[in-house]
Amino acid sequence: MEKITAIRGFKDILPEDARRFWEVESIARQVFNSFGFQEIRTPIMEKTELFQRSIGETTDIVEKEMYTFADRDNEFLTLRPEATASVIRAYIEHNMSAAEQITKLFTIGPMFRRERPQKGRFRQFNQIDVELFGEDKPQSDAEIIFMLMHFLTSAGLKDLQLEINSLGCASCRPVFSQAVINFLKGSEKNLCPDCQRRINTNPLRVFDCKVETCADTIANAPTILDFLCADCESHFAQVQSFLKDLRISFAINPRMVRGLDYYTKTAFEVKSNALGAQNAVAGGGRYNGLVSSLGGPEVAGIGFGVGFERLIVCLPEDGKNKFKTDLFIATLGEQAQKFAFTLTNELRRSGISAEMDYADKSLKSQLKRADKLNSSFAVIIGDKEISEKQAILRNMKTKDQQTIPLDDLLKSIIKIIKER
RNA sequence: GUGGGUGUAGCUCAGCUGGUUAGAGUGCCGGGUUGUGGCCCCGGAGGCCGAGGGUUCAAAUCCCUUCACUCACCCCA
Repeated sequence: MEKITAIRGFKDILPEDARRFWEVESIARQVFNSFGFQEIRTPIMEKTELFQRSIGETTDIVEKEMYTFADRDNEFLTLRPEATASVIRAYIEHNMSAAEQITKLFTIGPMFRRERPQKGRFRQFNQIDVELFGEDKPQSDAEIIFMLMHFLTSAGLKDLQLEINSLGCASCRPVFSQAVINFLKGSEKNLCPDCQRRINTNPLRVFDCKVETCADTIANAPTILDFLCADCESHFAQVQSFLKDLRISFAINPRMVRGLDYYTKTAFEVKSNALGAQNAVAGGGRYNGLVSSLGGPEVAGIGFGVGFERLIVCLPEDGKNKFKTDLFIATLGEQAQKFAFTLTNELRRSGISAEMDYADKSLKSQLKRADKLNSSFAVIIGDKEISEKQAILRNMKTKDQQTIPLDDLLKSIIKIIKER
């Protein structure tokens, strides 16, 4: 029989990691709540058009990375490659802008992109995504970056590098783009084939190219910061000033270009050395024209996404907590096992994690299993104890043992464990 | 989609230029203690050597094909 394996790029999250996911998620909820963000859950599938319109027709994500297929009525559906579009769709659909001036949302869940898998990149991956609508002040940019950094450090990440940039707006970015195109046109022959193509499709991407000749060529190119309009320039300066007030250290990376078309003004990325080539744990930016371009009102927006799997990789090893059991009930003999079966389940009903064995194993092997389950206590009941109407409670760490009458065994155990 | 690396026990890996019953560590099960875990000692189970084909008296080892995993590129969290 041939083994059936998981789909390429789709990973099982095994218990040890699932536990870390759960822990990071609860930290996220707690941090975001304290900044006034509330959770929203949107479907993992949307109409294909939503992503085409938001992410941009010519981006790699839309051109070749989406899981898109025709539904039975021939409507095209897509497994979401990112969360922002869905959250905005929900924001517009439920008319949230009418209910309040400022809306703060976050969502956690799986995203799908059909890329070739590598370290830190999967076809199904989880993101923590935050969006803030209705606020264009630079304070909100600084605040959301502050929240991101606070969350990441709370989760246990160290040695993070924050990079920020401004991508300009609809009035100043085109001027800059044209300037880059003009600059590159002069030295096209020094560029790799990819970059020669990019001059026409997405010239700013050349800044990202790792080919040496391209990097050398682009090194002397003008940067966006020389072209910002008065409004964008002042906004960016204030963002920096507020970040300093919040004592957040950052580097300005004038060459940072983000892959989604919708960003305006502030863009940012958080990198970690613990990762491989895909070293960004989180990235985000402002997207002031996006909501209206999707049919909503003219509201500003800013947000970020955190790669969950990447975050987990950055976590220090000792951050993992082992699974623990409160007590293991070891039995010898039929009477004892029958008694223990009821006891075990009653303990569980009281919220105590209890385990026992049904396989008539030796006491030694039962205690061995208690040890492996990281059990704090063991109860030993043999038919002898049943006839004497008492049981042995063993502290697995100190090896102390005490006998307890069977009559109030349940109560005694609950008391001892809960008082511990 | 393109390129490099790797596929041998549950896991991590050894197996030199082909040579007979394919190994280690760890984990698992059992015993040493006829009712007491971790340490130690002893024993055991567990492999169509990724799959298919070829060369050969003989293939885990050499050749071809294919698949998977992995890292990197494009791009992104």
